[in-house]
Amino acid sequence: MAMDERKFRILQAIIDDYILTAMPVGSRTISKKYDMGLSSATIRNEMSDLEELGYLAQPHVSAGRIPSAKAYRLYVDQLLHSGQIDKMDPASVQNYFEGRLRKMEDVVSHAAQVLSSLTHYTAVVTPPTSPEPRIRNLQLVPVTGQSALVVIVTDSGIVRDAMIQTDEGLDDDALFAISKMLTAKLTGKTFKEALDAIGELVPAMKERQKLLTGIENLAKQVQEQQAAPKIAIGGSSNILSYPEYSDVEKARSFLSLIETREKLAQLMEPTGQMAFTIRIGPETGMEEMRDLTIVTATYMTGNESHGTIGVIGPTRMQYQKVLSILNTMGKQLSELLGQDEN
Amino acid sequence: MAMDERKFRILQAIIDDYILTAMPVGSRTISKKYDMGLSSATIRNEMSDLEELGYLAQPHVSAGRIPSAKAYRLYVDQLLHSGQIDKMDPASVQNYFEGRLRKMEDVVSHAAQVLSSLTHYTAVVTPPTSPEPRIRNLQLVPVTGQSALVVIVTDSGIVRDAMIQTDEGLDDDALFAISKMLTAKLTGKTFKEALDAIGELVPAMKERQKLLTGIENLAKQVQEQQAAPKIAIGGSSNILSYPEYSDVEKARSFLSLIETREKLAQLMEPTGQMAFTIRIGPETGMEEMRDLTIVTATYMTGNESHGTIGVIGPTRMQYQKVLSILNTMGKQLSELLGQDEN
DNA sequence: TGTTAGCACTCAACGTGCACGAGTGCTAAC
DNA sequence: GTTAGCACTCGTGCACGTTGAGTGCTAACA
Repeated sequence: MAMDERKFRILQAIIDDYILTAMPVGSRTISKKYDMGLSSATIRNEMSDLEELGYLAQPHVSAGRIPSAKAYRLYVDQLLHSGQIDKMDPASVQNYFEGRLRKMEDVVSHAAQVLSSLTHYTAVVTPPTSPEPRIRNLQLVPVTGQSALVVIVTDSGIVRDAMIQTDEGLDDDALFAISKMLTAKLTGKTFKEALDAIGELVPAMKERQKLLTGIENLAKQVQEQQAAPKIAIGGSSNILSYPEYSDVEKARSFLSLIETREKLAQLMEPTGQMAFTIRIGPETGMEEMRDLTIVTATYMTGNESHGTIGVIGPTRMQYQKVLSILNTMGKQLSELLGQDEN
Repeated sequence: MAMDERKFRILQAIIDDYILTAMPVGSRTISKKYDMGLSSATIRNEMSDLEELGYLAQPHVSAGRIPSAKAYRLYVDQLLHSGQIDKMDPASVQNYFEGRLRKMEDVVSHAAQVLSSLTHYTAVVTPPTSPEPRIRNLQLVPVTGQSALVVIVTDSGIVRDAMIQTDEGLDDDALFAISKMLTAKLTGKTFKEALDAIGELVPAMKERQKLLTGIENLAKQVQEQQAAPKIAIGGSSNILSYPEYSDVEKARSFLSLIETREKLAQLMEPTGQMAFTIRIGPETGMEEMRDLTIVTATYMTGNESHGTIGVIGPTRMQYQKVLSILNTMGKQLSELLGQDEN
């Protein structure tokens, strides 16, 4: 016995209904609500087959059926290949980005907010990480006689700053001169390369000791943070609206998963070259995610760097809606960040 | 009939027990667990009196009593006046701040994390807000031919930056000259005053039009953000551990309160000159907070600016522990931010 | 006059038994 | 291959009795 056209249509109807109601769906429901031109008895036979094939499960003997992870997998694969994704009105997303946002962090956290309020699920957004950011400019801003602010602008437009102690007897003009010199030396270099370059400078500039170590520290710090990008989360409490999570223990385990960013970062990793990565329940490989699905999409910025936007919800997620929102939003973000690199 | 010493001791025992167990406490429990040298019958009489006075309530006729908001108020007032707060070992808090943190945002969000993990309640921390930040320095950092980064350092050490479009034909030296000039004009001014000052400059510098409006926008933006400081939250899901919030509907209403920062900001406002502000249930004036207490403490930084740290938990909060943690942590923060203004 | 023991009373919580209904699986007829 | 019919299963909701924690009151005691 194999999967045929009719079985698939019935399975689809079951999944659609279950996504809506979160209740086990019976043969009668399908034959009535989704007019297939078949009686409940026939549906029953087919459902029995589908169960044997591993697409459906029964919570208990006289209840309706619920789709398995395998069923959702089939369902989304079909969705992805049928090209039904682009139906969303892009304008409704575009509006959210009207006021031009300045800082990368703001864009990312705002995107997470928007995404969660559009989907009613929990949204996660990672900032774009160019594999190796390069320094475009370095400037020292005098603050007091003994301290200055060092500002580094990278080619991806991200700004890093830190307060450092300066050496005595450096006025504004001296700092400016040093800024110019350092910019000339460091432009186009990665932070790793910059560290070496600064190292070479040290002997020649003994009296600038303090200042150089300050800059060195900042560069090191940036390198470390590079590895752990800041993930923005929106609507973490949305999950509580769904009956699956009316059990407080489950809700807690979800929320603490969300709060530990490492696992989340792992889930956001795109697999392969696909536009979307969909991990359904067990496919995530995490026990806490057994009843959850995470859908992610990547977006691109100008200089080959890319970030990820994603949605976490129950396995009975509104896949079609989520996919089209992610699709549109990914494009918007790519545009926003591609055209203007702030 | 009035409150006497013995009634108060019994009330205290009831509150202590209820804080621990979250179950209505009966007369027998008190007479056995807390040896008062009184039989349960006597306790019963006293409890009856306490109920009449409004300190206790009965969920239903044959259940134990639970403390009212009025009782908690009496309890914490006594706690505050008895000076039992300082018993905590400061070292356990100090360790958390070992590695010097650079940015105000990081300090604040880190403090929220620490506070929530120490108390097991939800923690909220507002950054210090000097009533009127003043500009200490302004610098333009060239990025490309047409864009630059403007960086403003304020007297509280907070850095604001934004990418702006520049006018054509400005090289590094020209930008530096403008930076110097603007710094001279704006140092010591508030952002509001700075806006006026820039306005005056406009006619004299027609060919710097773009650049000036860019700076103007940043100043405006800062002014707006000034009103809505970024509150950091830690352990928002901690509340779910408490039996009061095993009802998902309640949990949801709490989490969405937490997510809308305006109301939260309102709750963080200190009242009067007290070291602590304690708002118990109805005292908050918010329906969502009926069963919750928020305890806040202020901390000071060098230049007269102050921020708030606080804890939100069920009304049956472990007040003594929370107060001493807040006390120690407030001091640590004041020290950390007082000595070094980053 | 304050304290305590005893007793009747109340009421939430829990378990049991029962009827109901949704849903299935199987069989026989079309 | 499809469908109608029927017996069977099992979760849900409801009524009902039991249990136990806790109170309020009264009478006795110090």
